[in-house]
Amino acid sequence: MTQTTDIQIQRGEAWLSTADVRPTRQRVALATLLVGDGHDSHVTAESLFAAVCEAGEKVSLATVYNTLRAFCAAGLMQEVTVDGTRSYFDTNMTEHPHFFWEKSGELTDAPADQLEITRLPEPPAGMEIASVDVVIRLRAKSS
Amino acid sequence: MTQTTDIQIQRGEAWLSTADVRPTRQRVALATLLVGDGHDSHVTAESLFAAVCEAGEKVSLATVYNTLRAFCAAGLMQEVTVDGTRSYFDTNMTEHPHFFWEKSGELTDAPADQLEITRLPEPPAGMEIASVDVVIRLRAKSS
DNA sequence: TTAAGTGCAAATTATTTGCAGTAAG
DNA sequence: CTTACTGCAAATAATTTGCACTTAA
Repeated sequence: MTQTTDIQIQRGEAWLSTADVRPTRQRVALATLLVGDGHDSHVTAESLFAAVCEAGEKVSLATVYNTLRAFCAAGLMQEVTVDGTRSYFDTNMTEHPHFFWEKSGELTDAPADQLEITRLPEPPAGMEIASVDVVIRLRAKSS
Repeated sequence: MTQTTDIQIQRGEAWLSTADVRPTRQRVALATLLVGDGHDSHVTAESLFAAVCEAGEKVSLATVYNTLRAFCAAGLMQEVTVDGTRSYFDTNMTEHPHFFWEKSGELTDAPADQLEITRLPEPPAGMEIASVDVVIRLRAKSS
């Protein structure tokens, strides 16, 4: 069921080619998992490592870490900080809010058009705003 | 110059007494540093450890970690996630935005009344919003 | 007294790095 | 060919924990 199709691999390769990263076997494998379905994805090094193993590709965990960092440096992904214990990486490069599912530790996109910030604190003198991170923490409804 | 006054210690003890935590010598020392000046503070385990050492009090780093966790559990502080590499703790328990100074790694409060969120994404079915974290990342103005 | 708190050093967890081997351009 | 990439195992960094000792109530 987790069979990788040619189209998915093509998507992965196309994505890599938009940046200046050498398309090695392991990078194509990871890229395919990340953007092969045409959607943005949110992964941790561990989750991506598990996925690539399950897909039958042989990539070491260290390479997953190094590759995620390389993709970020190349502007293909961004790191999202939500949980101090692990790093999350997102293929969606636009500034947008996230849902963080506290129970499962999952991270997903929240619809950016449903967030409306009409006023933002003035940055202190000499400083400018690099980015505004919005994380909406979710829990199971109690009522 | 970093002389601790009686009033600061009293503030620390008063703060501890509002929660169900036993006021040991090391906890009073840490509490005094955290709320002694009457302002909210933002610390990491390391920064608080450095401060308590400088104040001449003898507290182990492990105890600083354990104490910060205890204060959070007691509802005296909250943990703020901004930088994957370390944990920040804030004595301000209200929901409010933060400035994160990327260069120095410092965390400060941003005026809550200057943030206006008029619309928030709907939580997915069965979920409710536990909290909304807003982190404004700052960098030195380039222009 | 007595359960909770503390200090140390060892254990964990997430991540990075050194280096010898492999592969892309 | 040549330089970048990869894998492995060892190194780090932040944090936690086990356990004997101390202390607040």
